[in-house]
Amino acid sequence: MSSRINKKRVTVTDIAKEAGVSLKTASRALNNSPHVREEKREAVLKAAKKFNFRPNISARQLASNRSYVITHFYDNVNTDYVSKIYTGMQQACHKHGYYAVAETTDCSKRKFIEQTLDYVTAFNIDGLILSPPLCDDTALMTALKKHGIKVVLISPQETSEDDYFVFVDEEKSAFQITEHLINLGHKDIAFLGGLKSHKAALNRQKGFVAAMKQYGLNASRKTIKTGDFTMQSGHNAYVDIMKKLPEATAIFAANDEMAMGVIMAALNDGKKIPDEIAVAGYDNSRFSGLFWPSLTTVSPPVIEMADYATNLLIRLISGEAVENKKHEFVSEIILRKSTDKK
Amino acid sequence: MSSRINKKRVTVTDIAKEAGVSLKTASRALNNSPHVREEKREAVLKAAKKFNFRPNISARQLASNRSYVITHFYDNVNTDYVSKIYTGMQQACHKHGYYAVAETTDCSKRKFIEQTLDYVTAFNIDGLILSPPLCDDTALMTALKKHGIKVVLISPQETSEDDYFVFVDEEKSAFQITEHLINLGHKDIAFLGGLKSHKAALNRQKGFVAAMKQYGLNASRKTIKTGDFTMQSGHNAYVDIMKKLPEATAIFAANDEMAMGVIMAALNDGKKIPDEIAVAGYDNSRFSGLFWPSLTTVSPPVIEMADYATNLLIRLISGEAVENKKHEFVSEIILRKSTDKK
DNA sequence: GCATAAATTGACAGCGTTGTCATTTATAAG
DNA sequence: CTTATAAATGACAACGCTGTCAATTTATGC
Repeated sequence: MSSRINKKRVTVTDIAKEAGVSLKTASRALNNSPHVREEKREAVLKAAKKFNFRPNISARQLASNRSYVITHFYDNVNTDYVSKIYTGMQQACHKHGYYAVAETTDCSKRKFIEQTLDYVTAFNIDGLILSPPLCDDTALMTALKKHGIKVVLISPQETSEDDYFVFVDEEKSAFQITEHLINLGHKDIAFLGGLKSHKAALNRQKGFVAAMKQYGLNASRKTIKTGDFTMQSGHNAYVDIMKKLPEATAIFAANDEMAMGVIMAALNDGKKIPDEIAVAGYDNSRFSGLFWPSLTTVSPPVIEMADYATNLLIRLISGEAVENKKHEFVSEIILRKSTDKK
Repeated sequence: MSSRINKKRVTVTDIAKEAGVSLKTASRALNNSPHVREEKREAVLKAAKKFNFRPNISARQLASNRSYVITHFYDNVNTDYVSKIYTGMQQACHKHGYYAVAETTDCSKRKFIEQTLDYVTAFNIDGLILSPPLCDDTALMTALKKHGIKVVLISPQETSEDDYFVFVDEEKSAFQITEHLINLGHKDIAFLGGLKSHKAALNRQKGFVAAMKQYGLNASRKTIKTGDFTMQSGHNAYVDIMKKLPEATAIFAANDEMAMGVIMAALNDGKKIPDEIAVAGYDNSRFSGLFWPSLTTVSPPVIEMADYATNLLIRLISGEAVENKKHEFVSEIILRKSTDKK
């Protein structure tokens, strides 16, 4: 029935024999336990390498009552973002013999916290990675803390003293991209933000305003519009902007989809991009580079962030001391056709 | 160190005791083994339900020398497609106590087959799901078959007698969407296909041609253009089409990105959509519904296909007899603004 | 150099499940 | 009703690893 080849598996016992130590010492050496003499550790690692030893994860799970599984919980339709996080998690997990799993939930469901806890206990999940908007769900965070579940957050908007998280300075990036537009010679720049409840959008707006002020340019209610992060709202905003601020030569939208909506409306309006209207977005979504014209945008290092967050989580799980609870990442500004020189 | 709550775990032994049978009989009942009397099976399942029993996957893995892991190998930048497959896999995996894992590879790397085999044996993966283009890599398929690894393919273009796979009839869907355009009154319809090497695009083209012929319309070299599946190529194609076939009132592109490129070029050209030019795409990519105007397209049931493929794979793994090696799915035609009534 | 503390090591018992194989029970055949 | 055969059942040993705790070795202090 089973087609499995019956090649005998290399076990810790084999390694121990080869290295001339006991099973347990070999186990310790392989797990970076500090209580092993250096020479024995080396002998064990050498033997492991020689035999190309791979620990049996199931056995380890069973014996240690841990799953060696880290799950990313998300409630986000942006598959692009989610898959970048997964890639970063995998990098870190592979390195430490963990499994990376991604689980989608619906945080508007009434029982979602209960279900999350149920999942974590049922599968004995070792730790969680949470991304927006879940990482800002205070009820969820409270429940997880109460049960002592290890969590690391990616880009939370609000945090408390005892949270571990990674983040990017969105204000800084928004400042830089606005500065880029200003350096190109634009003076009348409109900003297309999001709803006030969307904290990240607010930070991007702050960066925009700060840059405009620093260069003595106008950033008032007239130049700041509100969208809802859809292409459609970008489209509508363009029409609105042209009505109230017809002298505008550049538009910076708080995400790529709105920026694309703006571009489409502008094209529809007979404007040349970037010659008559320059457009910048935010997020570096997959389409931003494929769009026509390709979109200048801000690229947060999501994969690196997830990798770091996962490494941090693994350290927490293994009980290692962690010096910094948070870590800041810097986004890259990606210059493309939509803001080419005039 | 560990924060795990020390609530005693429910094991098969507990279930067996409650049901008044032996450990092994309980195990058999829980695993749908045929060699259990109906009344005992019921007693066991009842006990399992009462205690909310969840099998310990690690123990099962260790004892059965199987990983209960199914991996989707892919080499595809389309995160949308990949994450739909993952969702479908998870549905099926959850139901049967398996883990779903996704792994990206680069099939242009020289050693990628070797690495794939290495991964499968190292992690003792029970079965693989392969999607395009990997599922059409004959060298890989040969290697996997040689090692007796269970595989189910999603939308392969070429298959042999002993392949298990799921697929959609692309020709039929292309026919239907063309028919939809014709029914709207369009007569001069252009098709934007892909390179000849792209088999799926060819099938879509066949469907287009068949529909046009059936309704006595012209489908010649003049109306059929070639793109490379990027927005940019859709843009270029529009310009080309308008030059050689200025009377065209509808364009059917073989994927959504090209369709979006077409729309953008048309808007840029001052055309109203769908009033002057109707546009249809293919794939129902995430942006197609968010685009402006939203895009009429063909939606293959990727999640359902992955779910079915995974169930099929699990049946293969457990040695169950499988009657049909292949299963056809029907795509849905999604009508949106880009082909609204004139 | 000896007593004591600290670090290192190893024997052994699980972890919760499935595989094996012998035993018991039910069914069919004569 | 007996025997032969098939089906159902259970005892027990794995699976490969880690946790516990006692035994051993090494380092430290006086």
